[in-house]
Amino acid sequence: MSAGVYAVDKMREVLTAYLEKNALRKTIERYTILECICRIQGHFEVETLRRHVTENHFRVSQAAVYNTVELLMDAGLVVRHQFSSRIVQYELKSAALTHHHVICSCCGSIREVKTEKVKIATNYKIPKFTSEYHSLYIYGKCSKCTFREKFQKKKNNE
Amino acid sequence: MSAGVYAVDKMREVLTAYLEKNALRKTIERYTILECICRIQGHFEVETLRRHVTENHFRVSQAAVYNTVELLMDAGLVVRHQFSSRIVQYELKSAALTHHHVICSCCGSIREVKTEKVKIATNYKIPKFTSEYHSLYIYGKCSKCTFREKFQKKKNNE
DNA sequence: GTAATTGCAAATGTTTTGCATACTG
DNA sequence: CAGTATGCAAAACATTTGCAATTAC
Repeated sequence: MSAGVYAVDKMREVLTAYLEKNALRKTIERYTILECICRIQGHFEVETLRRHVTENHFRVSQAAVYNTVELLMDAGLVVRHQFSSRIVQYELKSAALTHHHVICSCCGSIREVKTEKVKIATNYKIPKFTSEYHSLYIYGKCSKCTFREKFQKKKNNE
Repeated sequence: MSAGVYAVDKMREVLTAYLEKNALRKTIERYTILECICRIQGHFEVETLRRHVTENHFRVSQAAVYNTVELLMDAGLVVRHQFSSRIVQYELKSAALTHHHVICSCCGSIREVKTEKVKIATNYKIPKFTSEYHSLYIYGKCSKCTFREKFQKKKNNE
C-alpha cells in the first residue's frame, strides 16, 4: 500500500500523459495535489487533503481541490467512495485495487478486506460498456456495535 | 423484480416486526412510505418518493421521508446507492439483491447487471463482523460516451 | 496573446436540526 | 398520559458556479 518514490513518479507520469493527451495545462496545483495524495497513504476527505496541501506547500482554493480531484479521477489515478450520506472519501486507485471496504451501519467505521479474500468473477463482459474499475462495499455490523443508536434501544440483557 | 401484493405484505410484516422489536411507533407515514416504495419498483430519489407519497395519499414532510427511509434501511428493507456526488438513489433491498450496478463515468447513466453474471465469492467470513448486505459498483464508459465533456476534448477523428 | 485555470465568494441543493404540535401505545 | 414522531422552517453542510485575475502554452 505504501506509495514509494517510484510510485509517485509513475503517477506523475500518468498525470502528464493524461494532461497532454487532452490538451490540459500542467499547473503546479495539479501536481502538488497529486503528490499530497500519495503522501497521505490511505483514505482522505477533501478538507483533509486541502489542509495537507496548504500546510506543506501553498494555499489552494477549495474549488481547485474539488476540480483537481475530479480530474485525477478522470485520469484514473483516484477513486471516490461515498460510504454514507456524510462520509465521502477518496483514495488512490492503486491502493483501492488491493482491498474491498467493510462498513459498519451502526458506527460508520470502515475496514478493509484484501481483494484475495473476496473474489469477484470478472470474466463477464458487459455489452456496450468498457469497465475500468469496480468497487465492492460490504455492509453489516461490527462486533463492537450491538444496536443502532438512532432507532434501536439497548436491550437489558446486552 | 416486480413487487407483488404478497411481497408488499411480507415487507409490511418485516417493518412491523422491526418496529415492535425496537419499541417504535407504527405510524401511518411509515407504512404509507413503504407501500409507495414498493409501488415505485426500481430506483428512486427522496424527492420522487415524497412526490409519490403526496400524490397518492397525504402530505408528508421532507424530514419524515428522510427519517423513514433511514429507518427502513435499518430494518433491512431498503438500500441506498450514491452513484456520484449528485446522484443518490434508494431501492428495495430485495430488488437490489438481484443485480449489480454499472455506472458510466461520462454521462452518469446507470445500468444493471444480473447478479448471476458477475459472481462474488461470499464464503469468506470477515472477523468480528456480521455482514448483512453487499453492493458492487462497476464504473467505466458506455459505448455512447467517447469522452468526458468536462475535461476531455473531442478528437478530430472521433 | 489567448484560452484555460485559479481564487474568491456567493449560490445551490441536499440533508439535518430544533421546537411546537399531534398521535401511538 | 408519557414520550415518540411529525411538520415546518431554519440551519448546516458539501459541492458547484460566476467572474475577475492569473498563468501556461
